[in-house]
Amino acid sequence: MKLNNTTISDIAERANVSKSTVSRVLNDKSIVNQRTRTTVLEAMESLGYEPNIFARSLASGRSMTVGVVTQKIGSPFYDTIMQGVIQGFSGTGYSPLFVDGQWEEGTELQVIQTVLGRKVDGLLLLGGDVSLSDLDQLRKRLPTIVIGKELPGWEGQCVYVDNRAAAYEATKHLIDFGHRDIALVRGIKHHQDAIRRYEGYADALADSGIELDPDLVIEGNFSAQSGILAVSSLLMRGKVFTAIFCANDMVAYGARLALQRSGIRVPEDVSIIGFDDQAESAFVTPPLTTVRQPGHEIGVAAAAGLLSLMRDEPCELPVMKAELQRRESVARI
Amino acid sequence: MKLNNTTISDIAERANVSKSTVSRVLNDKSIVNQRTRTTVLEAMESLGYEPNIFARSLASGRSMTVGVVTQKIGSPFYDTIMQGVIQGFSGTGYSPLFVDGQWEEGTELQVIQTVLGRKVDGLLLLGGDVSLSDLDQLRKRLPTIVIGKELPGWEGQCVYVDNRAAAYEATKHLIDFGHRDIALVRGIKHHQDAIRRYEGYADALADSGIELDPDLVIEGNFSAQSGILAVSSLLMRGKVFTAIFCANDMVAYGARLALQRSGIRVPEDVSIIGFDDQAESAFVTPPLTTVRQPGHEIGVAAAAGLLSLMRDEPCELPVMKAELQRRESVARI
DNA sequence: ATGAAAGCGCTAACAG
DNA sequence: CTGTTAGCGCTTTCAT
Repeated sequence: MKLNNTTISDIAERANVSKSTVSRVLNDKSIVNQRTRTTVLEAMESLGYEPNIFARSLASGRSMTVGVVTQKIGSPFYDTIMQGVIQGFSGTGYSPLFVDGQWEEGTELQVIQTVLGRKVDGLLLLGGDVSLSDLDQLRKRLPTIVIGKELPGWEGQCVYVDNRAAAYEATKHLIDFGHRDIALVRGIKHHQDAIRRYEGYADALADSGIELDPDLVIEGNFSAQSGILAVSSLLMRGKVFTAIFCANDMVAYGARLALQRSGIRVPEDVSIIGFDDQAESAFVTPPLTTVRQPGHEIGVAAAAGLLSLMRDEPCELPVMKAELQRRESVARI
Repeated sequence: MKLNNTTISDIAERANVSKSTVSRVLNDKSIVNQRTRTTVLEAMESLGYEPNIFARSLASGRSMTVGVVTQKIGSPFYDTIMQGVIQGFSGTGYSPLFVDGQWEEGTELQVIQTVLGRKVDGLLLLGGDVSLSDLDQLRKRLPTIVIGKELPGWEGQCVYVDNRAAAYEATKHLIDFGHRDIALVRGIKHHQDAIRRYEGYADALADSGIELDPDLVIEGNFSAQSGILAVSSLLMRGKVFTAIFCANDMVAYGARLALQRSGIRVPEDVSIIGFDDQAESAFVTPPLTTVRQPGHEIGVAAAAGLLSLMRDEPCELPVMKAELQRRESVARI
């Protein structure tokens, strides 16, 4: 823990070389005599040299920083993604600069402008509602990768979970267990994930020859409250259902609470499936069957992809698969 | 969304003034003729000028960035703190640079060094195990505030929750409801919060004339797993207890699950209290009585405090109070 | 393989 | 109130 004012000149003087040479060993790439390199390295060591990132960035035009713009919709899924991103950049020389669109002032685009003002070398966008055309503009300006959205024309440069397949699998699981009257608590109406999950649900029903009852599909907003509301609505309208597929785990918690408050047992009377596999879900009663999204891998992959892009290499991000975690909140009927 | 290469010189030329004048209107502080100021502003506007943060930092020696070093022990409490921090800095001109000690390579001190290398103007340390002497060194070098730890000599410059009082209140609540055999699942042994909560528990018992039974105090590690283990241990040893005060909500979930798996009902047979008030806790069955820590306020306060310090103003951070959220996981006996 | 020199874009005395 | 003059610490041609 020591103060640090030593500059490249100090170590140049100490090592009896020019600043340029010091710079060269600093940046590795160009060839330096093994002898002088060692001398320089020693000088840096003994002087406790630490490069000034600003001088470096100003001179080189690169900041070694990437902007990560999040919306943090409150999903623990996003937290795992961020951890993956952090890990993905760790040791690469690039530092992620996180900006939360939710808390910063102004619109998402303004937030991005701010990040751009920080002269980031690349951009990682988590979710968000930036228009495709703006995204296309952005991409022209600097390496950009979008997480959590499927974007036309961005194949390989956006990474997301195959929500449709995951929802299909979940619904199929319910059907396999004998359920036919399966309610769906959707996420926010125009949210891409919500739509894909709806499609998976609908497809699974169709493939099993079960007619989709629109009254069994309730719109929600990913909150526990919306799970409670959905169940109330279902109950109030006297709809028959033996299972509920929820937009996420929080919704499932709400739904379960509402059910139990009405004397309906889970899973004896009604089975429940969530989405996200939050840490708690394995420990609630009954443990919640849910879909685990590979947030961490997504974060790591996105970071790696951006790294490639910044090196002008191609980037082929795959579509990620989510996995059903079968637990006790689903019973045979 | 436009490319941005305009520099201070461009706008100086365009406005027929010197770079200095442009710099002056940029930095407000010094007085500029209203006329010229407007001209300059217009020039900036029309050219879409955006200052180069690196040039600015290099020249001024200030980075307008503060380092936020977290340990992210997985507690949602820390997430709310971070949001508070983000909000606290939003609109101040300072950007928080988050670094997660858990994921970065190297020890916590190395992580801090890295942050220092980014020439941050201030430091916000969340939790962590940096020694007091290192912290004192750090503080000499740049404005520093510690969140979540009570540090001797740092009065007003560290902000934390009065865990002892909170634990006292929780335990007292249990006692008021008739409980006398109250188990405690502690947090990690030397963790300051765990110690303070233990003290609060012990004091509450003592004040009510209840003898503390050491066998009822189990060491855990803040995980659901440790809640399960604790209950197993208690049960296996045939200890009598009617309530459990848990290190946090995750532990409470684990404890509850273990209890229920042994046919013990919550709260009819055993009452449970957690700590943290995670979002889920209001929606599990039964809703968990727990302690809400004001994470958001802590984050905002810490940011404000650091801002003061960076302006060379004194900073008087208060001790924060946590609040018991009474829900159905506690029953009268 | 190494050095000299010219900036990167901005701030900060210092004059005037 | 405004212009001039030096740098901040590093990268990067261009020579050598």
